[in-house]
Amino acid sequence: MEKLVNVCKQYGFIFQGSEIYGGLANTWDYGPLGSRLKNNIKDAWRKKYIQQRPNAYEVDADILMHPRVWEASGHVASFSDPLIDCKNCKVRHRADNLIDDFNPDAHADGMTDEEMVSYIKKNKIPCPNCGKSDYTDIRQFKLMFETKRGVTEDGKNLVYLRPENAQGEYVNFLNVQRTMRAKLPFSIGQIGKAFRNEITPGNFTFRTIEFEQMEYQTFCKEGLDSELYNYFKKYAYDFFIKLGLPSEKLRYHDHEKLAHYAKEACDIEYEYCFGWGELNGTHNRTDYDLSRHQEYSGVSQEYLDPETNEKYIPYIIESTVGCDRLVLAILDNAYCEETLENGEVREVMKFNPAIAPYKVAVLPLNKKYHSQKANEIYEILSNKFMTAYDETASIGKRYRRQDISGTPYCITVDDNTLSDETVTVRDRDTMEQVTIKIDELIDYISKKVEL
RNA sequence: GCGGGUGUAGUUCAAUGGUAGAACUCCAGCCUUCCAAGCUGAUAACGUGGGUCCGAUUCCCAUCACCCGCUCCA
Repeated sequence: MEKLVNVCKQYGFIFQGSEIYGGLANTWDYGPLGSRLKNNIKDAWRKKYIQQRPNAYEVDADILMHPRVWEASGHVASFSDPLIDCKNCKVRHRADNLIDDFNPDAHADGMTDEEMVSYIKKNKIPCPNCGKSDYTDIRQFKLMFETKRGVTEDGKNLVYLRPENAQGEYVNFLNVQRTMRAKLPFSIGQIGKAFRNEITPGNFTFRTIEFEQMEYQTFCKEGLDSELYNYFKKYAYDFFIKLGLPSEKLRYHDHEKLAHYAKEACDIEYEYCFGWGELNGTHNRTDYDLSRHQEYSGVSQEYLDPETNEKYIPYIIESTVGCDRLVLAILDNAYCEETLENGEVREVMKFNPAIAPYKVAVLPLNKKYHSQKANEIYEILSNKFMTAYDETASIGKRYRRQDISGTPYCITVDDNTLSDETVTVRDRDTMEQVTIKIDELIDYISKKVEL
């Protein structure tokens, strides 16, 4: 992990957030290579989920939403943990879990903070760590970021940074259905940022307080839900394989404890260098979300089925990919150290060429004689691809620089280029070289970097 | 948020109560016709803020960040 973080920092994939001020915990900035990589991954997702699926539409909803949205979603009520510390051993517990573990019939869910404290005191519930029963008061740990709307600082203007994107798709269900004249089943996808005020153990960009999700909500009639749920589990898995993640580092993981809205839930996990971690979650959310929005907004969320003339609230199958987690998995999987025939080690980022930050690099063999021609070729290629150009240091060193940047193809310009308009294309993975006519270059590279 | 550890160029490491040295990287020049060559030169650091002291990168305190373990993870 240390090595990966270092490579990311050294070569411009990911930097620590606010670094010159000493950094801010769990914030990270994508650099030139990282943001290209991330955007390429997002584009790949759009192609797979929006472009290549029937009845699929993208939205871009605001991060700030009406506070009632979060009451309807259940976040205001449940997205806050009652935390309590043991004064003796300083270990922190969740007060409700403490009570439920002590007596499963106590129903801590229904208690106020004060009731929980007095219940714990009355029953002298021991600390699971040290056995004593001497606790601090409960403090609510709020997982939603709050901010204030307007110039006055009273509670009426409280708004939240969204803790998930899904509600942006749900509140636009009717808008999309009507304007796109969509029939069930149809899907709404969205890529966007969400925020959670979590206490995080880090693991680089795996868990952060601000993160990007690639979300996909499919609205369907009840009865079709389980079939679609299984379909999207596989669909996400195939997406990861297509991007180049190996099957032996991917696994399904069914949820044992289901969230309040879920009927079925399954993650796809990737084996990072620090262990297995969730990449994707597929959930059968039933008609919970739209029913709640109907209840809280007073606006009917029913769909009129044109085939049966039935009116009903659709079921929702959600399939979410953690964008930053996927980028991290791709980086984690791409990094290799290879020992060459001469015994030297090269560090290589082996991205699927389709998502590599730079597709091709133009390298004049000799700065003096080949720069001008190389620049002409750069002009041609950069019209079509993200193209790098490097004329400093030896050709070997420049190949290495492109290796660690993950550039799949390097083009060298030499005397032959000047005499017969051909260049040498070197493949990052095989290190094989082929000679190509300049006017065939775009076709040649295009085929190689197609997803 | 708790306990333990760490903090010196971009990276990896030195030294020091009197403001720091190197290697690699990067940049410029020379050389070089295909996998981190060589030579010359240049840039570049004591996480931040206090305190003690004539003087702090060094000692003390706080803070911030990172690592390990808890906790948290709708």
